[in-house]
This record gives sequence, C-alpha cells and structure tokens, in this order.
Amino acid sequence: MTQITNDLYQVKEKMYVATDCIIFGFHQGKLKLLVFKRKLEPLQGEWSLIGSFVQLDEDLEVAGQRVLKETTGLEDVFMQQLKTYGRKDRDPGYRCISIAQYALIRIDEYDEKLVEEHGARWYEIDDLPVLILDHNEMVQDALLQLKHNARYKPIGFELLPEKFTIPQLQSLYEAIYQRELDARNFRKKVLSLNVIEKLDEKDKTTSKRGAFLYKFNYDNYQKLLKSGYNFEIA
Amino acid sequence: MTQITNDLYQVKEKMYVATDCIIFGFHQGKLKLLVFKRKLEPLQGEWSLIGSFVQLDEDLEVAGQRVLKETTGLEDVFMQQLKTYGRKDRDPGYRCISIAQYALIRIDEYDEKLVEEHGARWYEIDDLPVLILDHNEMVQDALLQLKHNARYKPIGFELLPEKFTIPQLQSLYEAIYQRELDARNFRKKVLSLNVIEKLDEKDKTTSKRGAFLYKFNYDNYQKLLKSGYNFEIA
DNA sequence: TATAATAAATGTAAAAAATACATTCATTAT
DNA sequence: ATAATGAATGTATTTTTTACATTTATTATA
Repeated sequence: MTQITNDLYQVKEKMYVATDCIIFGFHQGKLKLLVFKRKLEPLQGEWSLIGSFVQLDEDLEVAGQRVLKETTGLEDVFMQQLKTYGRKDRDPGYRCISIAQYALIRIDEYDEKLVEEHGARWYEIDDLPVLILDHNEMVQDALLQLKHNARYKPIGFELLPEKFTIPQLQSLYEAIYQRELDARNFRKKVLSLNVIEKLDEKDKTTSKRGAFLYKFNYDNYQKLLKSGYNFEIA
Repeated sequence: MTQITNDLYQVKEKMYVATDCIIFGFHQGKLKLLVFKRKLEPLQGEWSLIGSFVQLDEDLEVAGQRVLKETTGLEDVFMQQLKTYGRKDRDPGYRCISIAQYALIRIDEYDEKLVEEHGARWYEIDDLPVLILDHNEMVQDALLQLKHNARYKPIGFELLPEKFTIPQLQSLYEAIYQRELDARNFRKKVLSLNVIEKLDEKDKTTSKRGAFLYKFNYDNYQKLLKSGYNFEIA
C-alpha cells in the first residue's frame, strides 16, 4: 500500500485493497525502475513504488492504468499483473493487500514534468534504493518475471521506441538477462522470428555507418503466437 | 467469490476480498478438477470452485490452505497463486476481488468423506460443467499455467503418489500437455535430469512384468534449480 | 581527397539437443 | 511350455544452439 490518506496508523478492522505499480523503463543501455518519494505519513520521504487504493467501481487493470496516467501522463501502457501481496503484517497498522502490476514504458515518451512533480526518479535496476514495506520484494519478483517473459514473448519491444535498431534490441535483452549476447546469433534469431520489419531509415546516433531501423510487426506476432510458437529470443 | 454469508445481494459499499481454489488431481490417467455445489444463495446448487473470504488476521496463503483443509482434509498442499480477478462487475451485487490459487493434490490421499460432505465432485478437465461467475476463466487460466509450469519445473510430481512409475509420470505429462509422448524419449529425458531415484520395488497393478517405482529427489531438484537449469521435461 | 576510425553487418562449422522409430524383456495366466 | 502384456532399451537423423573473425558503410580529420 502506498497512498495512505491520513497520518496515523489505525487498528486493523477493515481490509484495504491497493495496487502498486512496478514501472520499468530502458534508457542508454540500462534497465531502470521508476521510484517515488512518499509524500504522506507514515514513512514520508522514503522511496516507494507508486500505488493507490482500488476504487469500488474500478476494474483492477483500470486502477493500474489510472496510477500510470497520474504519474507519468502515459495512457494504454503495457501492464501485467504480477502477484498479490497479502501477508497479514505486510503493512504495519493497516490490513492491506496489494495487487502488484508491472509496466513497461518507453522512457523517451513519458511526460517528464509529471514524473518530476511526483518526486519520482529513475534508478538503474542493479542500484536500487531501499523501498518501503515489501516493495523491494515486488521489484525482485517482477524482474524474475520479466526475464522469464522476455524469453518467451517479444515483450522487450514495449520498452523500445517504435523504431529501433537491432543493436538497441540486443542491448535491451542484455540488460534484462544481465549477460552479453553474441551479435551474429542474436540477429539471426530475432530475424528468423519474422516479427520485426526492416525500414528504409537508419539511426546514425551511435555509429558513422548507421544501423537500420526496424519496427515490430504485431500481426506476424499474433500469427506466431497462435501457431503455438515458443518465442525464445536469446 | 464463493462463500456468501447471507442470501440477498446488497449494494456495493465495501470491497470484499476472497480466495478461490482451483484444485487439480490426477487419477487413472486423467487430469481432474474438484468442483463444489454451492450451498448458499445466490446461485445455490450451481457448480463452483471452493473459496472463502480472506480473514483480517490471515495471510493469503494461509487462507488457501485453510480452504483446502476444510474441504479435503489435506494439509501442506502444494498451492500456488494464479492471478487476482478484479473486474468490478465480476460478482453481481458485491464488489469482491478474488485471489485465485491453484492446488495440486494426490487423489489417493485426499479425505473422501470430507469431499463428499461438501457436495464436491471430480470432473475430468476436458469435460467440465459450467461454473459460476468467472470460475471457468480461472480454471482455463490455471490449466495454461499448469502446462507452462510443468515444462519448466517438475511440478507434476505433486500430483503423483510418493512412489510412482515412469509410465505413470508419462501419463500425467500427457494429460497436462494433452498430447502423446514417446516413451523412450520421455524416459531418457526424465532420467537425465537426475531428480528421480529408482527404488527396489515394482508396481504390478498395470502389467505382469511390473514397472519399477521411483521417488522424487528434492535435494537434487534444488541443486539443479540453483545451477540455473531449465527443466524442460517434454 | 585519401585515410583512419567506428560500429554494423554477415556465414560457417562444430556441438548439443530433440526427434523418430522397433525390438527384447520379465512376468503372469493359461 | 507358451501366449500375452506392458516395461525397458539404443541408434541414427534432424534441428537447434553455440562459437567465432572479417568486411562494410560512413564520418571525421590529416
């Protein structure tokens, strides 16, 4: 639970239902997490995931999207339920369960101003601060899930801009798997899946020669999924 | 939500938190699901998963185990959180989210009497009745998860008695994957993982020759897991 | 305008893993 | 003694994964 609306702990006479968002981004070859400085007591000033109570008339997914919108300005973000955290003593004072959802966003797209207003900051995933409650546990679980999913779904594309180069994609997968990959084998594998399309443009920000830009082909992806394919990318 | 404690729908002024259990068993070569006949209004007499509200002073996992204990008499059952179902209109009348957990149990061990008292019945998974609310969706999601997990963890062992034969194990995997496997390749693969131990006993219930019994070796399993192994079994 | 520098792009051979497939074995019942 | 039954076993082929070094396109600068 992240948004506590008064500043005194109270007795456990009611079950609260919250959602917390684990927001991943990818920037300059690094996988990053968006963390927030708590504005309310208790634990004011501590680092925390962003979250909110789930409203009575609100779907779970909608609650997650609402939090994302309020904090980053982004809509229709890729978001997936991770796990529900429900240890009876996870939040001292309240009895509160939290449905953790993780989001993948394209850092170049988010609304910087909104993020700043919320006292938020991007941290590299291998240099995270201590977070309140069980939030570090949530992040570690989400990282595991991300690694796992990246192996079987082309989930990584959510973290890149619409047009990206193969070296960029490789660098993302290296950040997720936390190990280096062979450029030839990676390219071979990714192209063999037939889910990215070569464009007639080059990105020249990282080399004189320039690297061709590609875009993700959702149609082919859907077809591949239906055919029962496995999608191991690296 | 399954256990509703009065018989009139009421307005949505409070968030309820329930847990529903998807109980899988394996018997005579078939993967089965334990379903229950609802005892209370609304929807009395309909087939349903078994569930309960989560108590204020109760961990989520404990709530699941409690339900299992009450309905099958079994304790320390293998159980895993599946997903939280939180559509705002999933339960007409109440606003109730449900944390679905799935359990794998050894059918020969469960307490038949307790199951009967609860008006429960085992259904083959490809012959399930219509269940209340979103329970059919929960079951389908759980089956997908089970298939997925069975591929990467030797999860299937939870569904077999402690001593089992390789043909039995194969038959279980065939039931989970819903396709036939090659006996030679299956045996080769399973033995190569080094997680089952041959015993000096045979099971002669299915053949004159008898098949050697094996038991699962949790220590080797843990070692293998730590070494980062993948565990694809079929 | 030639040259140096840089990251992008490419192919092949070896190793490992997955698959396809048919026969013999141990035991019991007749 | 023999027929019947499911259990157990090995090998060759195909597919997938891995390891590894050179050339290419472009820009900056000498």
